[in-house]
Formats: sequence, C-alpha cells, structure tokens
Amino acid sequence: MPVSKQVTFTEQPNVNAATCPSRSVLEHITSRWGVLVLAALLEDGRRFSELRRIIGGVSEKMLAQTLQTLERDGFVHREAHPVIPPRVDYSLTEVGEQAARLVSGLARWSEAHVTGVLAAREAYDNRT
Amino acid sequence: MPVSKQVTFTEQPNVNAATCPSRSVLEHITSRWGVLVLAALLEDGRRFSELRRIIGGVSEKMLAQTLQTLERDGFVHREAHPVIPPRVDYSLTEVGEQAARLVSGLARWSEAHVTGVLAAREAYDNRT
DNA sequence: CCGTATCCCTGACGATACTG
DNA sequence: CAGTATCGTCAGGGATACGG
Repeated sequence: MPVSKQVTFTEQPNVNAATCPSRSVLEHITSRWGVLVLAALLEDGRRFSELRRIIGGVSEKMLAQTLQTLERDGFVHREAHPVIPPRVDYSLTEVGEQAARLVSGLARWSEAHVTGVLAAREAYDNRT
Repeated sequence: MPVSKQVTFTEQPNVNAATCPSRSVLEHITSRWGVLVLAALLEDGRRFSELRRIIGGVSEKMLAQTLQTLERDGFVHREAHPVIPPRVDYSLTEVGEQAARLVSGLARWSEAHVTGVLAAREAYDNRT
C-alpha cells in the first residue's frame, strides 16, 4: 500500500474514516455493551433477563438497544415465544459467532495485558 | 465458566462491566481514532502531520489526544526531535504492534463482512 | 510544525415510569 | 417478563484560537 493512501480498510480512494462503512460494523461489535453481549452469547443462548443479570450494570434500555443493533446487523438471532409471561431467547448467528470469537479474543488479550498497561500508565504519569 | 458468573474478563467476582479495568484498555485500542492510528502505524512509523493526512477527517485535538492515550498505555513510542521546525516521530512498541495486529484483523474482518451486514440491515428494515 | 486551551454542542447513556 | 417512552445529565469530540 503506497504511503500516500488513506487508511480506510476499503481500498477505495476518497473514502475517509468518517464515511467508511465498515466503521459502523466495527463500532457495533466493539461498543461498550456489544462486546459483553457477544461474549455472553458466545458461551450460550440467553434470555433477556439472563443477559441483564450476567452483564452487570447495563440498563434495560441499553441492553435492548444493543441487542436490536446486533440483530439488525445479522449477528444475533431473536426468538420470541408467544407465551404468558413473555419469553425471548437470543443466540448468535453464524457470522455473529465469528464476530464474537474475534472480539472475545481481543478482550482476552486486553485482560492479559492490563497489568502491563497499568504499569506503563503509572510510569508515564510519574515522569515529569 | 459457570452460568451464574458475570461476564467480566477478569474472573474476579463482583467486578462488573463498568469497573472492569481491562475495559479501558479495550476502549483505547478500539476507539474511533485509536483503530486508525494503530493501523497507520502498523505499516510504518509516522510523523504527526503524516498521520493527520493519512487518517482523513481527524482533528488535531483528537489525534493528539489519541496518540497521548496510546503512548501512556505503552502502545506507542513518541520521539521528539529538537529541531526547528519541530519534528515528532511516532512508532509502535512491541505490545503496541500486537494490539495493532489484533484490531487490524478485526477491521479487516469487518471490511470483509460489510456487504453481508448491509444486506442484513436492509432485510431487517424491510420486514414489517 | 506540533501541539495546548477554550468554547460549545450533540448524542450516548442512565433513571424512571409505563404497557402488552 | 420484555420491552417502549420520556427526560435529564454529561462526556466525546469538532471548531477555533493561541503558544513554543
């Protein structure tokens, strides 16, 4: 790749970071709650309330929104059972599982290096 | 991992998503400009103005802020040359290169699947 | 050239209340 | 139980101006 080219991940000229469509995919799967939802579903299919409990600190609104976004992108399958009380199961699709494995790998890498990063931060802060 | 456990990536009980320290690492390397900076540096060391040009649409403020964050975390090495006019070179550290390869992989995966995702979105929107 | 400082605004997010 | 609706807050990020 020539030096003069922009970094766009699309190989198309004149497509900058802001308008690059793959950015939206990346943002959805690496979002604050997207990562945790994918990780939770990677282990097993879940109900809404299960997800809410397993992922600590997520509001109903954000969980619903995250699940809708991931469903719309084709990463999550939603199955509503017409029973009383309502029951909805969420699971990963084929591509969703690929995505989940990738972000999960990134998360595990972060976890493995968090000590070193914390040390680096302290060293950085302690230098005048 | 037992079903009853929270998803925290730390294996520590009572540490929820919001306070999990590895989240901050993940957020820094997957941030809007973090991804693009790492990708740009993965190819080659860069000067500030080079990065600004290569990454379209980034403000000086955000580029400086992103580079500082990544430097503080120990992912980016900053070398200021005491010359007139000022010249500063940025490059990846060892861990920074690992991080860059991972996020770059995720970015390439996103790029490869963007067509399918776009189709999924349209299908989702067209169902009543 | 390489940033820092300031202002300001959008939109992400949480809290709360309500519905099928 | 599984959401939707509404409101308020506040931090991310752009624009601009200025400093070393």
